[in-house]
Amino acid sequence: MKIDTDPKADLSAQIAKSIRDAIINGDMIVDERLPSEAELSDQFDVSRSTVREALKRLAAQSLIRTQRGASGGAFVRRLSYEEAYGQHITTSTLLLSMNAVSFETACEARYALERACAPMACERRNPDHLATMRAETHRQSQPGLSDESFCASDVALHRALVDAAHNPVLSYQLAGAVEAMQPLMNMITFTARSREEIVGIHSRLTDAVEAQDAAKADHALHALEAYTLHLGRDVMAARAQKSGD
Amino acid sequence: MKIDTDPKADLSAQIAKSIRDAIINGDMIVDERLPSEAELSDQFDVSRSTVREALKRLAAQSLIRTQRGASGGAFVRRLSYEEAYGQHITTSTLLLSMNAVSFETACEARYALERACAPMACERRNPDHLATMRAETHRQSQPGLSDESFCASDVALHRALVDAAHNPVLSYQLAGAVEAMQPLMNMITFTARSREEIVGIHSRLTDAVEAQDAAKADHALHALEAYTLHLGRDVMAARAQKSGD
DNA sequence: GCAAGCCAATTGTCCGACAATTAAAACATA
DNA sequence: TATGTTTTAATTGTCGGACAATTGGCTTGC
Repeated sequence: MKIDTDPKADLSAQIAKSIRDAIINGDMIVDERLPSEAELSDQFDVSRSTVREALKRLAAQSLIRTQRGASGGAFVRRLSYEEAYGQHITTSTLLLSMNAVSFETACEARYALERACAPMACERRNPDHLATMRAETHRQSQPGLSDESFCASDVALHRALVDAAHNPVLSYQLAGAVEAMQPLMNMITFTARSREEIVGIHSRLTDAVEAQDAAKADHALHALEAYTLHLGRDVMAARAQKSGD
Repeated sequence: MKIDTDPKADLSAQIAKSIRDAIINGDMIVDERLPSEAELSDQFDVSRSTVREALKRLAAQSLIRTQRGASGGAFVRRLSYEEAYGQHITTSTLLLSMNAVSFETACEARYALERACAPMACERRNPDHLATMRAETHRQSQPGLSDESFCASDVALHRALVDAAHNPVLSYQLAGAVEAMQPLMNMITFTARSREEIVGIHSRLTDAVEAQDAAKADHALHALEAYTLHLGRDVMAARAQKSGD
């Protein structure tokens, strides 16, 4: 087999790229078995260790799975939604935390995307989604809930809203924006007063979705964005002041 | 160092997870140097090969970079937008191609997300974005353009629209939806008539963005979605008929 | 002071060996 | 023959050692 890739990269990276391209191009289909490590060593003319390092790279990207024993080997793996979600969320979270994205930018993106889902969610929501949204709203009104649990419940509610749109592609893309904001949201201290405000907006949002009133849902999401931004700015201002001491 | 992870997984996977968690938790900051492979072998009590396989997994996820020579080693890597984009697009494309997502679903998600950007793009667009959109629209009206180039130009135009919103988080999330649709779009044969129609809508869209008329942009995107869906359905119907012969 | 060369640390690659796992083949038994 | 057991072969997982390649710092000579 040939490897006409960047010659300055490591051999294991070149080999991984070669196989990755074959999978992405569709030259190898799902569940197809790759040659054994020994055969790959021969084909690429490298040691088994190097082949193994290449295969581990592919495994890290969920492109292959390996199985031991006779008739074992490496197989092209079907990328499931669940795994893709997980990878997407991890990457998004790291991207935000490592690149100092402002609270405003993340917040704006999140709510813009949610508003994009809202009309579809209104149209297609079923009782399950509404029940989840109501249950999470109720949980958020419980006194004694930790800030972290409040945030987690918030994410669950918004996830229900997104899922109500019944579009897996949309859910997948949204997951990154919503979940990646959680670390930022966790920095906020939610007072009783602010929780009350948020719960109120969540109620209005759920009502709108139930009534299939897209305009009202859009309005509620705008209100939520404005209020979240307000809370976030207070926190950032306090942090800035503290660091300036 | 401890590894209290799933004991049924490979050692290299456990070690990779252990280090990955440390990076994600923020225990290791960007550009911090990991212990050398030899030290990691000692700490985790495994062979150097196993450590190397773990490190290759992390490198495949762009979490670390390695450097040879004295004062070399593995360093926590800052995840750049460019790399995250690339990973995101690859994953999104594979997710669509491996899971038989319908053209309708992908199309709906794409345009819903683009409509989410439109108001911000109208507000913040600058001459560069408008120029790109106009240039790509013009290119699309050139006779003799291949279907593939037409698609690529289409993506470029929509990318300019998204970038005009000046929100990198939004651009990042959108990239997955827009670019992942390209393989599906490439299956479409664009007739002179359909190109004319699309170019017309693109012109209206660009006009709307220039005039900062969000409602008009939204309308154009709705029209584009409806027309794309129409074209896609024809192709899918033809394919279904052909496979039924 | 400076340049050249040497040195040590570190990753990259290779090799050979053995353990663990697993499916299939061979075999034994009722 | 049917069935359960054992053996075998293929394959990945792990280990240890060896050497090459790279690279920054140190030493030495001038």
